[in-house]
Amino acid sequence: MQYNPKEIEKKWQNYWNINDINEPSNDKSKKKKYILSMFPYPSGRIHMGHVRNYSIGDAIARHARTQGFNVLHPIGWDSFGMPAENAAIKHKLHPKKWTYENIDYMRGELESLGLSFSKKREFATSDSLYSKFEQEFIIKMYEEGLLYEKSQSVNWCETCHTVLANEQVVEGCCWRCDQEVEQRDMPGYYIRITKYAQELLDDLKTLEKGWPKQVLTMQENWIGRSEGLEFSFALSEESDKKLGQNFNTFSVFTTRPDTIYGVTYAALAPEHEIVKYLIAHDLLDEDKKEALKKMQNMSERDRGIVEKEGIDLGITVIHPLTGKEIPVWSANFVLAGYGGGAVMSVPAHDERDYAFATKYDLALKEVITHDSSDLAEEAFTGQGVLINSESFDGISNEDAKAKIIAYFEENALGKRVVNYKLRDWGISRQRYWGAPIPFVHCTDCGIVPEKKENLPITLPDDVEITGEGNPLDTHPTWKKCQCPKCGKDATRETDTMDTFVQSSWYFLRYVSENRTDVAFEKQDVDYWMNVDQYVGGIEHAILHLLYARFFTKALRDLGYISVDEPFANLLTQGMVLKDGSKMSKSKGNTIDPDAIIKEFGADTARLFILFAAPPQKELEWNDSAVMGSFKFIKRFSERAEHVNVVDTIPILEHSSLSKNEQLARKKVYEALKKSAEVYEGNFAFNTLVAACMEALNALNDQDNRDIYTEGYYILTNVLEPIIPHICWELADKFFARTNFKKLEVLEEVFVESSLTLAVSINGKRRDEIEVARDTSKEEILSLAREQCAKWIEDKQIIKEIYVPNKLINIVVK
RNA sequence: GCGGACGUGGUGAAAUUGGUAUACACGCCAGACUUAGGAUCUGGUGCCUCACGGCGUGAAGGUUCAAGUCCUUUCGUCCGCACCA
Repeated sequence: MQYNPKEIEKKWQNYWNINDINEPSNDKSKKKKYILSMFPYPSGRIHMGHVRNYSIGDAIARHARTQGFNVLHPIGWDSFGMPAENAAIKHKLHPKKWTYENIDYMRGELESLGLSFSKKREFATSDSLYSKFEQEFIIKMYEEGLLYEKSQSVNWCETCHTVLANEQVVEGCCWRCDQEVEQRDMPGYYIRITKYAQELLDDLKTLEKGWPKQVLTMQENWIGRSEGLEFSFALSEESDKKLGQNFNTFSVFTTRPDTIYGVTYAALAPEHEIVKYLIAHDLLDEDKKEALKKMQNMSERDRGIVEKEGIDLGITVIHPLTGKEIPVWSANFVLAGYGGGAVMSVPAHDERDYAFATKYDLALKEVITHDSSDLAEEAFTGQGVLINSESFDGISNEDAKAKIIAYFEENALGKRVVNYKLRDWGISRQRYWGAPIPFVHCTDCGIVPEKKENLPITLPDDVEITGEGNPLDTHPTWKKCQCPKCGKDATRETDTMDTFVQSSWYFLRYVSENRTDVAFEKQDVDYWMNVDQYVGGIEHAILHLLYARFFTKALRDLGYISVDEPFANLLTQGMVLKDGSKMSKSKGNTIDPDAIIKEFGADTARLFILFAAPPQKELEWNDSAVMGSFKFIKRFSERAEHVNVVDTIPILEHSSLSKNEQLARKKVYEALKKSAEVYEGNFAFNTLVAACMEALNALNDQDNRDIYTEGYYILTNVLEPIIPHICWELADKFFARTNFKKLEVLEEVFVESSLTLAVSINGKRRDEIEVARDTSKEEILSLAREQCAKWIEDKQIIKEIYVPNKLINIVVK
């Protein structure tokens, strides 16, 4: 059969569409599979990363369908976000128009790949209906204390008048206008993800089987749990007076309570309230104030690069155990947002404190024995026994940790605490193209959530995007409203939500079809969740996947669903490379999927992408290998001329077949067997395709039409998830598609009448022997000795090993 | 610095998990055929050697009858986090 991809691909795509082939059934008694590839941002055109992502997901979904599962395999659009605003500035296009036109175009592109999405559930996160439910969740979170407003230091660009996310700050400057980014206290809404830190950490264990280890480790590190002692330093009497008795104490956190006797100073973050008080009340010299302000203005990232720096604050605290007076400094390496923004400093046993103390000539006090290192050179951070630590002397430092914490607790001086690096999730963005945050500011009532019947709060269309300021804030009327509580004139919140909020629950929206009254139906969630297989790029390892896990748990606790974890199994695909580096417009090394589809067809693109490398690995684009994939499909199509039209698999008497005929059947059934392994295991489609190629090669080395027919009956089934168009065409033409079902592996074809065994001498392969299947071990060994006499003569046989069906190893001396 | 992953032909990669290393492709070489095509078909292709044979999975050791696979050390590449006290 002449291979004409253009014709057959169009034909079958139409067929699938018209007949709703890919829509899931409502019959909830059926076993389900929820297969999801991460939804795309509608940037304009699909790229090879999309092709890979959706080819993998589609193969898994199609396979599940032929195995008889009720399959949900939806698609949608992550359609809020900054690129739409950038396009608006650049091309004078309204973000909405730009976004929805892109969606229409990209929908067509995905269709041309023959992806089996259930399209009836498609939506874009910028749809007002989607915002409505999201705003409901946000209000509910606020009511339950999971969302709050606070002022915090953020990255601010003065030229663009907006907050920037950390990843939008490039070398300390705004990624768009190059303005130097400053730190500024800004009010914003925060979601209390830290409340779930422990559960997010604990539940990683339940994902060990289904998620890549790498991702689990990254999340674990990101959550960053550490245990230690929290206690307070009391200010000395004199310092307390200096600070107007406004503080009395400040709290510090340490994971090294065993070194507490080695504390020689304390250090505060430049943003610490005490530092702010000292500046505000003119209790420091001008130059010190200037230096502190400079430290405050530096971004966290830059502080990591510059040298350690500090200011003596001229106040002292009392050591809680020794009662000695110790100085307090402010240091640029102390983080404001962690452990109370203050630390106890033990320069003898902490590298950072050591560097700081040597720079400013502060005292060192050794409290752990050590013989290897020299304190004149560096801090000693290893294990040892306590010294200079009063009653704790002589205890190993590991034991001392618990004992000292216990002492603090017994004497009400401090307590054991658990700290996390994870911080609350700031969701405010001073952007137009995002979901409005549904709160109202009332001069009397403060922050008030919008009434449910007024949702969704939608964006005004009549705005001009200039890149300066927030169009919602400058709009003449939009923010004017009445307070939902007291009815007085009030203003709307003009910040919009981080787009990660939308992607944190989109997989839940798919489970119910087009509901306008609720975001999703609980019983649909119960049936479809969890996602059985999630497919996406590793770049989302932390942010999206952590937020989505959190959101699922939060919605559970808010009573919407009863799911603990959203994604049971995760497959992280590798990048698509060209000439060894990531495809990008600036490098000029992109390959346009549309061009490939036009030239060779979608099946070729899909086959190449799944064959060239295992899905988890990086994939190097190779034009001639693409050609090779095309040739395989062409050959597969043309050699179908040897196939008979049947509506059931031919029955064959295996033992009466020739050797080549038997081999062909064996290869075909090996491919079928491999298929089951691949979809249940590591998704090594490359090896599955190789098995199919071997099967086709073996079929071609014989000319029995029945065996060809059987072979194609199976191969069009096995290859359907990968190259669906040609498989539907062939299966339709020859088998009335009766083969698109779970096929049984015929074990008899693997049983061979004779065995080929390798013969090794001292582990080195020397020869091979062919024996009948029922030959005894003794016979086999004697045959092996005979055949390899050359290697054995003059030597003594020490041992003979026979591994059934594999090899013989004769050990000689 | 900490954490993770990975090193196999000219290239992309396989190897039933300790049992014949390099399957399947790409590329290359030779030949056949021809409606000269991005054809198609046949054969060959790890390295050294005329050969017998030897050597080969980043390197060096080790365990084992047997190691790409397990252990130790080491080198290199990539990724993530990065002053979290």
